[in-house]
Amino acid sequence: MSVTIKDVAKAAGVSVATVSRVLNGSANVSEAATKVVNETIKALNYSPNFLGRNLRKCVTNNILVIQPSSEHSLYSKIISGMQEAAAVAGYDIITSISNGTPEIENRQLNMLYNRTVDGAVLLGTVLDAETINTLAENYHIALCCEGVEGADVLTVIVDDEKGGYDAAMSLINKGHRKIAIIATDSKAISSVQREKGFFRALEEAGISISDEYIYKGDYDYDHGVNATKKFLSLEDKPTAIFAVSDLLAAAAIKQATDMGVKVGSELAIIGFDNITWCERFIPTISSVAQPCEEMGRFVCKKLLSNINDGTNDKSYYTMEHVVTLRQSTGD
Amino acid sequence: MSVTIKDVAKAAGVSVATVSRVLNGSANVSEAATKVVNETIKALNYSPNFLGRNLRKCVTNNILVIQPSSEHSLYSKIISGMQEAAAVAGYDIITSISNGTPEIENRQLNMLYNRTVDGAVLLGTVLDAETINTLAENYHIALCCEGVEGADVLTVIVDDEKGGYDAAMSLINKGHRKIAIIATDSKAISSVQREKGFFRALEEAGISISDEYIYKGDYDYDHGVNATKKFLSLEDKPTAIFAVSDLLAAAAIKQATDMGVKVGSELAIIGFDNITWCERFIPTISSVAQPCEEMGRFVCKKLLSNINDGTNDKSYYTMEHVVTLRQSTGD
DNA sequence: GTGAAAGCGCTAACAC
DNA sequence: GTGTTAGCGCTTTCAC
Repeated sequence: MSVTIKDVAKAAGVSVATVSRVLNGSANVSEAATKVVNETIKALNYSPNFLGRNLRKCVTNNILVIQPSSEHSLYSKIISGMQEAAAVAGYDIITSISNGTPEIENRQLNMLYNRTVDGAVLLGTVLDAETINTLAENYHIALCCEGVEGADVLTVIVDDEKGGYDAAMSLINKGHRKIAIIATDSKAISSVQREKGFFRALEEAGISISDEYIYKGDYDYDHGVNATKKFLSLEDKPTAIFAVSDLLAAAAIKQATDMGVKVGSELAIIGFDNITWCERFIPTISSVAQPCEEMGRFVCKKLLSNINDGTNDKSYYTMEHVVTLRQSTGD
Repeated sequence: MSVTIKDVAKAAGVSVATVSRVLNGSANVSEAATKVVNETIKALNYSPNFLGRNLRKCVTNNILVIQPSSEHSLYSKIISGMQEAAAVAGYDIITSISNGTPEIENRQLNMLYNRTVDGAVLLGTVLDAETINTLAENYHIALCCEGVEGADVLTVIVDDEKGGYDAAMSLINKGHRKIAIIATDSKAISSVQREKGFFRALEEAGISISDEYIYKGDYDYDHGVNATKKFLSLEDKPTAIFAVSDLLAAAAIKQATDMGVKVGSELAIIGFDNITWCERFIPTISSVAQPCEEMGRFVCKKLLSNINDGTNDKSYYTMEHVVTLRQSTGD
């Protein structure tokens, strides 16, 4: 049905080997042969079947990326960066969504086992170190966005602890002393680290806060709303809030606004990740920016070099974050 | 290096055919053979190489989806729905981003030519009808979100004209007579249709608006800001605005708010698409909701049946939209 | 510079 | 119920 390399060879009056050589720009092929082959390819509208090529070469030129959700601009931007780096190397990115459940994530890793992809990047994985290490023994994988304690595998993240520290410091430097934090119960290392950095900043500044200023729970919008509702009903209200994610910060702003509290002047709020909507929100949201596209490009490049150059880089790379102050902190 | 079906056959003391049969649950295999094969598979930690299988079967079980941008929750949700339907049928979704340029989109269609994928869904394509029709002759493709005039291919969209009409009607029903529209110069059929529906509603209601109430331009945030700035500086200000997308509506709200105009009470604003941030924005944004997940599931199912059942459904399916009123229209 | 042929891992037709 | 074998489309070694 479909035109194959054989058809081209026959029509061009050469062997399949010659066609293959022209296709791959390899070895010595006479100018005449090259010309006739190229013309025939065009005439027959031939496109090489990658299944044959890939089976023969034992590669797919596909990289899998697993993301917990498809609706987070952080991931979108990272994938965008990956795609950029992948395209340069002739690779394609396959994406899938795990919904943050290990079962789905594991199932999607089948693509690694059945050779549908040459490697995988896990964004915000929920797998444990042991699973990841076993995986890394036989396949090329990398973590991005979210590290895993004890995982000995290529990892590209920001320094979340430092990010949390810097966020808190930016509030402290504005004179705030009554600072609350909206954190999560999640064991995600990034959350934990951001929280840790926050407390380190407070300690360094000689500020101690009561437990009432600490609200933990889910990672979703409602959690941010509830936290803020509680903070603002306290006798001694905080003057600033650090939310470990922008979604939580947006929720906090919404709730504060609904309660008649002017965010920016009466209450400073800063989030984390610098998602796209930070600049669109009312007020605009201060945040800690991850260099997403760069992280995507970087992790992809490193992974590809592990795949192709036989390097086996399992380093832990930390990229620079940037505290970006906007209206929600009165800037 | 990797363990193959041959290794399993040898270790299990059967032929590769038997292993293959067990693998595919096909034909008659004795219980004893099934058992020993399965045990051997587990023991050797064997996973079939899909490259071999796919080459043999001439399928990949991959569907390509091309999206203009990865940062639009509309697309994310549609893809999520597609992924759901694909998984059921044993297919995977490969995504790529075109940035809305025909060159990139065309390049990504290579995956169709080189048999990396069995079919493709184009979200908000920028290709013309001729290109699409030629493509459809040889490959399984579908359009979603954005139709193309003259394209004879499986298409799944909402009735944008009716959506625009309903959005305008919801404003008219609230008593608004001075209604402005933020539209785009883009030739995207969805935009044009939404605008058309808007004017039909006005005409039916016997409302005629001056050209000053019509602002056209790009599709981005700044466009919404500029449009609103102009509207609100008019002698005779509009009391309501219809924006052909939620991003434009959000921008309009931001600008109005910055100019001290109370959105909801003094100025009603409604958008289109019902993106996730509509419910998070301050105020929450009224919009016309597309049934994204359902559209994704539907288009995927139809495409898969074209691929596998030999049907060749080129219908134009229209899904039901829902006008969702929130604070930005005073609800 | 070119061609013949082996073989990547798998499935399926055919024979028994 | 099971095994043998051809062959999917391609690359690459080897021989000339």
